[in-house]
Amino acid sequence: MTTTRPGAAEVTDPWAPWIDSVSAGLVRSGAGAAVELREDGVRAVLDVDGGPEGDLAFPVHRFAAGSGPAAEVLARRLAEGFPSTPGVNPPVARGAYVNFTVDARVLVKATLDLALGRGVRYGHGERREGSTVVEHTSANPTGPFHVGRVRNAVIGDTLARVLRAAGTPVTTQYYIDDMGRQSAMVTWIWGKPRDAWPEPIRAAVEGKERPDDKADRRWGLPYPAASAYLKEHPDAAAEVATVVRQIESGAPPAEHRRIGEQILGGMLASLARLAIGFDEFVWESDLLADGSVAKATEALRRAPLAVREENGAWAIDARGFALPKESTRVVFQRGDGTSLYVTRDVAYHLAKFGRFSSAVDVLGQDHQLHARTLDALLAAIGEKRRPTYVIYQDITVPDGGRMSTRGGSAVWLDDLVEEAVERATREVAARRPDLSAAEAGRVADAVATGAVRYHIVRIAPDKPVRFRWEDALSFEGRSGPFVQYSHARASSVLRKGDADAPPYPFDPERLADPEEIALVRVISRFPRTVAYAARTFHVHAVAGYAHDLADQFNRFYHAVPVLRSGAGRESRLALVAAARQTLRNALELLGIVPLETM
RNA sequence: GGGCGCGUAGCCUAGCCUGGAUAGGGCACCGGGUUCCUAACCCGGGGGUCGAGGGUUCGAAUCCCUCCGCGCCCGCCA
Repeated sequence: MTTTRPGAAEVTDPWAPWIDSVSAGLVRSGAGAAVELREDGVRAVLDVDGGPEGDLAFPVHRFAAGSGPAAEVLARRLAEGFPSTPGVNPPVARGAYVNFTVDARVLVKATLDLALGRGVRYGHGERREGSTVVEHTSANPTGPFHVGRVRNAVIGDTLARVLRAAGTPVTTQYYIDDMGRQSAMVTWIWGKPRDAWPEPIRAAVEGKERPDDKADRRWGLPYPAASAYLKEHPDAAAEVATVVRQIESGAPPAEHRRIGEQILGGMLASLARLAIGFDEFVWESDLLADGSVAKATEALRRAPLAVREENGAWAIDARGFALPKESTRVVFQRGDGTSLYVTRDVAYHLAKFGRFSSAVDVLGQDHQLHARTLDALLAAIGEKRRPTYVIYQDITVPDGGRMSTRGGSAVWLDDLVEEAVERATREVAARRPDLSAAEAGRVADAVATGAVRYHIVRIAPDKPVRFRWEDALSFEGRSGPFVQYSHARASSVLRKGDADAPPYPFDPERLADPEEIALVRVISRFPRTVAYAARTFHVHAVAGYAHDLADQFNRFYHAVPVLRSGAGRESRLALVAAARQTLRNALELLGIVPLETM
């Protein structure tokens, strides 16, 4: 039996009380069977997804020393001795398992009460202590996003949404690397009048400029050609090196920041189409200007493991850290006294830890070693905290190669979105000739961007992805539009049922069809799924859940009439409302527009 | 050479953290479904040595070891 104490935790997961009562019941039943079960041990093996036979399953093997007859006997005795528990049907032993089912009416009531009662907060957890800064994207401001880089943004933005839902206040940050050779290169070329550009660079740009270019495209256009040119021309490379030195000395060319801001503005406009934005922007050069880098460097020099090299450079003796054998020393200050990327990153992370209790960095796999180097330097100065890294693998181009701006093999985000919008526009025109042009455009846009976001987030970050147009542009099956479609259907039913707003009275007795119960079960899984995604950072689990929910809603929709269902109509409308709410909340976590119609 | 990650049907993928009952989905393919709440949908079907081998265990896709294949990284670059 579950009692609610004053000040007890708010129930956010409909399963929590049953997990409590089944665990407690098993402990009592075990005592009767002369088997000592401890509640934490029971909880550890209790399978909440239930397996094939029920809602909760308890495998007894480890308590019966194996899977022989003894296990079956124990399962039977545990089932027989299980105390009568409100809302839980008497358990059934099957082989070495004790299977529990929750009373369907109780499940329906608890789930719909929670989903409808909490509304937009269904699936969200209680406020937690602490705060988190999620750094993601952080692409150099040198030109448009390609699809590979967008994986970072989609994972990071979704993660921020999921962590917030789970109860942790989150601040998102975009770290702008304006101190590297790459951004210096952009300033170098645009610092020259056009007729002073080296011929190959001018030729590469000529004819490609369009009057309506976004800033990132316009200012980034010469970048690949400039990059190639500099490899062959040491004199020009020396000019870029001069710009780098100016930046590092704290006196960049006057137009440096302005160019960076222009390009970044264009890049951010692309992300905004996918509902990706940032709370804060941190310019690397500001860390130099405000003394943060000097302070970090000073701390590193005082570290016990700090060593001075012959030419005056400073390094940390890193033999004790788990870095590659060659990296016995990590240099953090050059012989000329200037700082390095990793040093500035130390300064940045000290700033993060000064304001937030934890930090998450979303990084491409090519930054894996950098992450460990950063950890080593933080350890060297006695900082106990570390960022948590979410590492994702590359998105490669159709022929398998790496997506590269400079190599010209990139698939641009803007092109992908544009293509998706065109395709969605055709679909909408074919399916919904009744919509106004404005409405059709809104739907097409939401479908297109939903497809793009879902396509990227649905895959575990660990998996390398080979980009294929036909996959990215799919609106069917495991896709964003599939989920959006279920939401639109549910919305349509509620609209026609004149049930677009609460209250939603229902009678659990009337929701007894197998497809109705199955739908309730999937709805009830949502809070657990969000908590799991937040704990493990597996944001793709939310995408998988959204598909499962939409899938089951569609099955229900086909099997059970709602509007013409007589006495059960009101209860079914409540179920549809709960499903829609959950679909909506899941879509919001994924940054996908929950369309009312499509 | 070393480090990290990945390998699940023709293709894509979930499950791996925390071992548990016939390995879930999607695409494609085959066969059905719309006078009825949106067919971007639903129902049915075929298709699997979970890269290979060994180990641990009552039990391994899951944990450990070896090997193979693929990607990335191994700068006083960022």
